[in-house]
Amino acid sequence: MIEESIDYKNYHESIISLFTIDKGKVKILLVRKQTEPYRGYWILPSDFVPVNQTLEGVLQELVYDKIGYQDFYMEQCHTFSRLDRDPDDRVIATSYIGLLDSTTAILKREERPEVESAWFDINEIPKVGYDHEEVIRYSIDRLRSKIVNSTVLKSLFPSDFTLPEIQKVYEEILGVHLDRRNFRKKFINLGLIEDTGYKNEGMNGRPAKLYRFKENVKERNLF
Amino acid sequence: MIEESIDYKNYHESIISLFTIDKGKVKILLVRKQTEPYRGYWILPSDFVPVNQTLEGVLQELVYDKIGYQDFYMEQCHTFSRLDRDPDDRVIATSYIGLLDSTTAILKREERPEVESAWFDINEIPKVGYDHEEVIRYSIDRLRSKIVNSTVLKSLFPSDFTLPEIQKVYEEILGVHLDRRNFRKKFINLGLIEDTGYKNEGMNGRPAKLYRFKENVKERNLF
DNA sequence: AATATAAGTGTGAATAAAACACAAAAGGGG
DNA sequence: CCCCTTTTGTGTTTTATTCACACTTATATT
Repeated sequence: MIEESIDYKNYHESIISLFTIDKGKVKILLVRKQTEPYRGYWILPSDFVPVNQTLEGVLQELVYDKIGYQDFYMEQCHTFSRLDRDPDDRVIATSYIGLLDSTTAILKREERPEVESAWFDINEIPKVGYDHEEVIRYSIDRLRSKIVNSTVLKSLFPSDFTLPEIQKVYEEILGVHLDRRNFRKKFINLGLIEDTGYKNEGMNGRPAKLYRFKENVKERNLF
Repeated sequence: MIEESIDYKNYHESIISLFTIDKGKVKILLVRKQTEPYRGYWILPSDFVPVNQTLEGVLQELVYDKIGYQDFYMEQCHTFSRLDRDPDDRVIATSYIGLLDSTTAILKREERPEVESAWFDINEIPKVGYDHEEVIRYSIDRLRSKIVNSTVLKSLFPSDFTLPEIQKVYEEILGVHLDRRNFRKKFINLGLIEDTGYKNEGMNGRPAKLYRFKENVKERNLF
């Protein structure tokens, strides 16, 4: 079935766009490449897929190394197969998006200090190596289309949040301005969240009520 | 960067779920496997990806061989990496959906008569080999979520169609019953189609008006 | 000419979305 | 301590969209 004269074996890599929310801003994790090619460039975390591991397995390990956490929401995004996407070898790549809430998304102190990692605001992404600009674009598009899903929301927000915070994230990801009253009305009526009874004190202006997600929120589309 | 002791090279295959509409029914193309494993089983058309070709390139060639047509709407669906999805080798697979209108979706007379191909109603799919049942499920889900997109509609319907035809396809894919009056009103108001002036004669009952898609329909979501 | 079959057509009720402005709770400064 | 600034919280009206619903018309058949 497979002709021996043609090479049918490809390297395959898993790539992840890890997102989190920090102070109302959407952030993505990048790492700095230490070796040629693209030495010194920021790129998305990625790793080659050995024959004895799944695409998801590779990423769970990878994220566990960085964050110490492997039980997070992850969803496949797109597979890239352009012939010249890697200058050295033919590497097919499958990208995923992953979501962490801000209390989880804390980078481990690196055992290997030469591996630099950092969270970047999705509106201030530096020049990146390989075709990762395209990969990031696909990831943000996916995030945008998924933000109307309850699972995604729950993964992205820590237990206590305010409605203005969540509204800002919506506005940032969707690139629109929303009316505060209409947003609150709609969001509260979805029945996903409950008042904790606490307030977000210490800030300027009237303190916002703190909400949490209810226990048994089923995955569904919201809007 | 790549440890030599571990095998990082995988076979990679492209799989396609080709859909078309025939007499108001949604059909998918399957081929009969001639060799072990799964000899005699129906499977989706698929081929291995050599290092010098893209995922899409492989499928364009594959479909050209079967249909004689390579300029069709195609969209990536999902990449499958379960370790045991192929009993012989580690094969990662990327699936696509492809759409053909009924005037294009005509199987070539096979040069190799031993390669059997056939269109199956998506509600009457036989037992299939490998993990292709799962692949088909993903494909139909994708088709369902895409049917509300103008590009998809235009690819799936030939130049002259009736509103009852298109409504039946909606009902079949979405699995719902729609009110004829509301459907017509909504669909005509979208501004995608125009009356050809002709009628679908020769059938029982009042003949339906024939419509066509307007020339410059931009891709957008409809519903 | 009568009958059967499938297509074509409009209106009112219910629901959802959008527009809109002022009051309340805190912190900071004089 | 009072006033000012900042940010959150809250209801109503208007508009647009969706849903429910029944009779007429064009053709093929007998």
